[in-house]
Amino acid sequence: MDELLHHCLRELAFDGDLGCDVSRLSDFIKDFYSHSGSDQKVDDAFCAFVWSLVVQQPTVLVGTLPPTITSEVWIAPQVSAKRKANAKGEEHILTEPLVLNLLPDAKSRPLAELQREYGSTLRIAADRDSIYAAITGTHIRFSKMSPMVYSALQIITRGRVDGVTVVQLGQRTKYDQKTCFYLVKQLTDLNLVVKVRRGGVGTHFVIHRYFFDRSPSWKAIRDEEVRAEVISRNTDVSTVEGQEDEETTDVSPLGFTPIDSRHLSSLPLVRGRIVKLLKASTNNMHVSNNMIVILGFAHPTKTDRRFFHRRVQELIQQGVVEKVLVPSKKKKTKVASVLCLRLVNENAGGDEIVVVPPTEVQGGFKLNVSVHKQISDMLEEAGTTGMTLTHLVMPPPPHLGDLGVAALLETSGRERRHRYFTISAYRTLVERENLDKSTAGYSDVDLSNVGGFLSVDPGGFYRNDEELHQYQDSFKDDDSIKLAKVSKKSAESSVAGRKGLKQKLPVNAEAEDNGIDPQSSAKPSRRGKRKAAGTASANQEDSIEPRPQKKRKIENAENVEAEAQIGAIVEPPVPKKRGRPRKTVDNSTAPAPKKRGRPPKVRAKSNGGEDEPDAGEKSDDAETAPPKKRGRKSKNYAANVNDDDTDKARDSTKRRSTRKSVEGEEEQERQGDVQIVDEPQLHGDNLQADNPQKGNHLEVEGDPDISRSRQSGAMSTQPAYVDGDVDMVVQPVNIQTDQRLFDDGNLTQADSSNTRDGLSITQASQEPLGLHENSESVCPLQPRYLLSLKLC
DNA sequence: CACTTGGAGGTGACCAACGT
DNA sequence: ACGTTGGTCACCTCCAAGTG
Repeated sequence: MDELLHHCLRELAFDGDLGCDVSRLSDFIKDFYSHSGSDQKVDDAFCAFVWSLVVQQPTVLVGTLPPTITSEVWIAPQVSAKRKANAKGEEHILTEPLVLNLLPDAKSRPLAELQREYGSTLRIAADRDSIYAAITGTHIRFSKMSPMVYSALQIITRGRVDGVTVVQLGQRTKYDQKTCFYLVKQLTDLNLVVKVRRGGVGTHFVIHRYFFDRSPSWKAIRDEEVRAEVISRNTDVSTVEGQEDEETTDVSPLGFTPIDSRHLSSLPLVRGRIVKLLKASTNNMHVSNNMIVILGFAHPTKTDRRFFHRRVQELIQQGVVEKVLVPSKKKKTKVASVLCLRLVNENAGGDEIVVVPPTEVQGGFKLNVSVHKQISDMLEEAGTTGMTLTHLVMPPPPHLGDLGVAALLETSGRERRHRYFTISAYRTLVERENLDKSTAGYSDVDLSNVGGFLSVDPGGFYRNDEELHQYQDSFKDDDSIKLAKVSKKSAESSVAGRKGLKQKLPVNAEAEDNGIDPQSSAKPSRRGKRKAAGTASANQEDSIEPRPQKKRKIENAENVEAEAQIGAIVEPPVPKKRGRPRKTVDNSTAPAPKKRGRPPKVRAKSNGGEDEPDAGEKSDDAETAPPKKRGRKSKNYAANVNDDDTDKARDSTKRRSTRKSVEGEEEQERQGDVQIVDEPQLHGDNLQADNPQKGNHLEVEGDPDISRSRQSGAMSTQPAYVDGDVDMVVQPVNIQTDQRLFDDGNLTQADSSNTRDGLSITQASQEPLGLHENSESVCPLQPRYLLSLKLC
């Protein structure tokens, strides 16, 4: 009985200085017996008996709730509230905690009688000192334990094992969110509460340490966390081979105990389970879809899934796992690929696993069209839909890496705007401003090859007239279906006819591997497209000669090719976009959108505000004297017109760089989201023709004319940045989508009988060279870029 | 020292379309 | 039916610097 009494008193204290309804007492009693194992019958009579014992305790108060109180506990007024009240000359706000209106004779009256008389206002509470001792674990009055902090602690304690979110805390205390953050920080510093992340709105919740330490569920989470950490450490020193084996044998039931959203709060726990799952999976790889369920989360909500995804992203950033795309084994969905998670730094990626590159392949410059033109084309294609910057920005080839685009988000007052630099200029800026290079972003851009020349695969050029003629003749056949069939047959390497083209061009096998026929005019159905893509893929697999041994399926290339087939003749189809369509901006007709977010900051006229677009709206405010500002002075430059410009610029730059670092990470995350397991042949970095057997790169070194012209941009091996379309001598061309270049006669075959392995090109003397159809092997293009290929 | 405030940065709900 | 995706927006977290 003593234990029961003790339990009830403690629970009373946890309910705060305003106590609780008397009915809670029965809850306390039931809770006690539910954990004690006793089969005590808890009925009204027993509760009344316990009540009589509890109220006799000297620390227990019985009273009624003051009618002015609506909150669970007494909420200490903020200093600002007191100040405002003083400023208005109002009655000073109560700064002493409100207490119950005590009932002096309550201890001598039966519970039922009190309930009849006072109804729902009847409260039972512990006295202040015992409450303080119960929820802080001490009688010592911490300096940090201000009334506001104490109020917050009481609300958190009332939340028991579930705690409250920081947002809820703000709602219940009516304190500002920023103030709540501060209050929670104080409590965290005092080690009285634990702040835990979770998904959904209110991404943190706060639990009193008493419950966090004693709750079996939290204890289980911590235990698993510790185990995961231990395993992780052991793995780091490579001493767990036996353990891995042991886990591998435990594949099917992996022994994942059921988890819920709380478990997701623990990243080590999530990591431990994912690692365990991946280690037990073939090639340390597992389908990412619905992984949360496999890990023991039976019925995750959308929020849970999002939060789990966020956790996975964190693990990817930590380098624990990586995303890979694996072709689906299902026959019906042959083209589709499956997104998987795979352990990083594991060597178990067997050859039988075919991993495809991500849908987003970096690099996509057309080497024969100016950047401006390409951007213009892409925007034109986008039409009224427009494009986001993410889709617009593409990294240049390595030798032009310094001309890549560095984007920053800067703010000027309330305006947020992007500012763009070249990579080289950005680095100069970072250098000049002494910014932290590790966080400024773009530090990973490789500029080692800047100033050099584009390396072009010699295999991409024709060797003789016959090859060129064969290639040109191939365009006469515009029956896509027939071509697809031929292509397929060719892939089977047993058919005459067009297969001859392939056989006659063994040295161009790599060029051929993209196996696309550019002249298909009939627009196939969706299935047709897929089929065509599939056949192209078959072609490609068979014809890859110089590539690594691993079997690989490049889905991206298939798409590129299939869609390029269509794009050659018909108007490029606008790819169906996923996601919500972008809001069309039509200022002339669209009504003014409802303003969201924080209302505009009101600035005094004396502050300048030369660039305030809504100055008119401020007129009313300007009439009234601006209240004396508290807090840090605004960094608004308009208000500091006398400041040194350079200081402002520096400050601005620093802020921009801070922001940039984050943007850079985001971009990195976006672009590097899916790892390419096998070296993708579509990437620009793979353009180096460093096959020793094939000879030198198609580079011009030491030629003063070329070097000079490169500087001037008139003609060079950096054609992506040169405007002239056909006046270049060396001009990698995407022939599959534009034949006019041939018609113009500028692209003829090279006299390559003796130059193929050692092409030496000069500006004036060298005969123009033609490229094979596989522009991808020379100029990797993303599908969307191929679709928009239009040479002017 | 306790609290407030401005501001930068971060997150996730929502939406709509599409894929499976 | 349910999951995925990308854009948008509101809300949230956190820090630094100020006031009293």
